[in-house]
Amino acid sequence: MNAGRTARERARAELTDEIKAVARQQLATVGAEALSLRAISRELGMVSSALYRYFASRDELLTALIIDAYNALGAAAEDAATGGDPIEEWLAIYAAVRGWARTYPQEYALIYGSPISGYQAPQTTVEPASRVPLALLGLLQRAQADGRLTVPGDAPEPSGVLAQQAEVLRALAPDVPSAVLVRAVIVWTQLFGMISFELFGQLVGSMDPADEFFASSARQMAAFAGLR
Amino acid sequence: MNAGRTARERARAELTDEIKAVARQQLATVGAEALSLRAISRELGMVSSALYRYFASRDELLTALIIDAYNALGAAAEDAATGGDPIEEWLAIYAAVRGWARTYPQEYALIYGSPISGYQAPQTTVEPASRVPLALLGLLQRAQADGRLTVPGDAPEPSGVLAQQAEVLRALAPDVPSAVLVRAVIVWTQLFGMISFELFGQLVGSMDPADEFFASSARQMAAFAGLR
DNA sequence: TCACTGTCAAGAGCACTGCTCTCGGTTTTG
DNA sequence: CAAAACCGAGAGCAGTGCTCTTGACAGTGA
Repeated sequence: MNAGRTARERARAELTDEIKAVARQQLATVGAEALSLRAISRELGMVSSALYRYFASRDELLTALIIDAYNALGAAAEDAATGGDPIEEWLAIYAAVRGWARTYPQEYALIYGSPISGYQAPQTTVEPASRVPLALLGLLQRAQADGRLTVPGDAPEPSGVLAQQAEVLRALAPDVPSAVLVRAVIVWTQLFGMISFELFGQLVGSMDPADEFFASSARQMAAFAGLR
Repeated sequence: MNAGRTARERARAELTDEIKAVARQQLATVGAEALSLRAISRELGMVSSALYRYFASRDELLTALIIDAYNALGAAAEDAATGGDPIEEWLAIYAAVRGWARTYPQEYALIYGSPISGYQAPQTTVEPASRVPLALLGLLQRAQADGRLTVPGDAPEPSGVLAQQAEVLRALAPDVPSAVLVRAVIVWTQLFGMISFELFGQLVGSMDPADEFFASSARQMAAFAGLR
């Protein structure tokens, strides 16, 4: 993949990466809202207008950062899925996602916070965005194959529209029962709700610091999803 | 409360409300990020500098809007708690919170999205912010008194730091068991994670439209919290 | 080798922002 | 009635995203 033929192409790719690196660094310090193209260009020793040769607009730069963030988080979750005991693996994925979010809170806010106004995510973000839920679904699928997944006694069988929507997910985890697929979405929303609350300060006064609460939630949600 | 004595004080209170009203209206159209004091002052037919007599900074205006939003959402949740059957009441609170969020998505994003960079919530926001979780805790407390709350069989008893944190919540719901208090926080994070995912577009492709998924989640979370 | 073509950084400039300060005029207060 | 407090208007500063033009450079076919 390093076959950037001409020197110009290689220089362009390098500068593009450099811009993103500086942008990420600024992101971590001043936040997405205050990310300034002029400040980035200043840091790089170039003039602001030159930046537009690489990113057509501020939104396009942000989109690139969003995709990178989704991929970094997805990779962290996938690397944590080591294929050992399903419940341990589940806890490892949870810990990896939370760890990444706490290490890169501004990038987390970029992808799971309020959407940038006037900006809508292009289709190119949905594949990187689905890596974490896919890791969880894959784990459930493997657990099902190993007989480590049972439908919890109080899990209602979905019907109507909900059953149809669960069928869409079945394409990704063919052997997992519908009731568990719906619960997988529930625990997915709980995971990111919990992390968002922790990072955005909503837990202050109750469960902050959140380490033990997070660990307990992870275990209870594993059971809720049917892992045994 | 309409005892604004002097004419000046009454005019000031009125203009303050007018500014907030225009700001809310702008919020709904262009989003929090693009909220402009100059645009607000233009709309009001005054000069931008005059606005600073009422709000010392953009952040202070945003803080006022945040507090108003928390209170509006909290009031919606409290109004939904009609004191009938606990589970029906639970579902009503869930529906009220989601309904408010879908009606005022920008104001929801303001309070549950990424925090405005460089801005930290003053202490005055924590009381309005706690009205929704308090409504849920109050419901659990009443259900406990009516014998409609039982600790689910698989709910682990919290220990260590988690048990201490649960004790803090007990001040608000004295008779609710610790295991349920921890689960109340879990369902609280799930509720807002689910709403955020719906509003911020994370559910597109799986559970969108989310009506049935939301209803199913609300019921399952009621059971998870121990409501019978 | 040479001219052509596409790409690049630079600079000036536009319209906008939050915010500060000063200046008169009005209202409230002692 | 005079002093103090408050108010809106206006000018101005430093910053922003973005556009357009200009001149220099690299790569490529004749």
